[in-house]
Amino acid sequence: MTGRSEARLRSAGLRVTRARVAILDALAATGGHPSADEVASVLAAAGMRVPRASLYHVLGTFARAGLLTVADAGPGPVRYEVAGAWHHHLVCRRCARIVDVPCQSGHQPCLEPELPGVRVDEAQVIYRGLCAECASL
Amino acid sequence: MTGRSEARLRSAGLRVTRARVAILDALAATGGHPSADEVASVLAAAGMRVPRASLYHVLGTFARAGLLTVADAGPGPVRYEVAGAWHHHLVCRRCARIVDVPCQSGHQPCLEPELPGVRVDEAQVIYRGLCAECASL
DNA sequence: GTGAGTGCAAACGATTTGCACGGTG
DNA sequence: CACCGTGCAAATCGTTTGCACTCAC
Repeated sequence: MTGRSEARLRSAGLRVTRARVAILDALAATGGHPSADEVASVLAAAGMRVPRASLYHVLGTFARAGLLTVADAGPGPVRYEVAGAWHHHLVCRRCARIVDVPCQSGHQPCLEPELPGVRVDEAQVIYRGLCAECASL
Repeated sequence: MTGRSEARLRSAGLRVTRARVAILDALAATGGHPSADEVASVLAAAGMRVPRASLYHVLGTFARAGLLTVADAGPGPVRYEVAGAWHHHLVCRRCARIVDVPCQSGHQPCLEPELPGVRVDEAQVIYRGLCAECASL
């Protein structure tokens, strides 16, 4: 697993350091949409002591390198997720969970605004409602 | 103009106070998507000294009462706008301006996720790209 | 060896909270 | 006159910055 993270760092043109590998592993381990704090918790649970500043710095580097994307879905801390297929997010009103919503049009805007003159690079949809679990209660 | 704000407060079932009227007027005066700071600036320019805490408290009250909506479109301070027709937002990459994008389906979700079991109340789209002005440069 | 990356501490901006006072209904 | 809303101060939360040290290359 560590080898995989190393490879990802190398192919992104980034130096391989212990902190980066650990953070990348932690991100992969959560799988969801962790906040910086939650990543820190995972690291701490794994016995890795990573100061906040380093964490933020690395997360910023990863985002710039395209290894992860920031998912700012409303109030609260910014959330991160490992880069993958372009998708949207459903924010659950009850449990505040963020659920990935697939988007068939890929990174291309799946929706064009009827507004003349503007140039749209991407369209990010945030659905608000109830996730499958909370909806079935 | 003050009369109008008073009426809006009354019809929302809120008490009419100087601070609330001033803040509602300031919001209407900006017309765009001001942050709390910008609202404070407008108030200060009008000679109204409103402490930050009161401003946040009133903005929160307004949001709860449905008089305004919060437009959290990315990093930076939260932005507010007077409640009106449901619409989406285009965030300009160059000038960081937020442009309203009309939505023909009203408050109803204009887009349904192909995800079984979830219940969607609303779909908010954030377009990223260039506004008409920056696109024409 | 050299420069990028890390780690620590401390600053920072935006927002929230607790409590006494004042104004609205 | 009762209570909600205001205003002030201070705390909190998430994030950023400056600088010395270390490590990957």
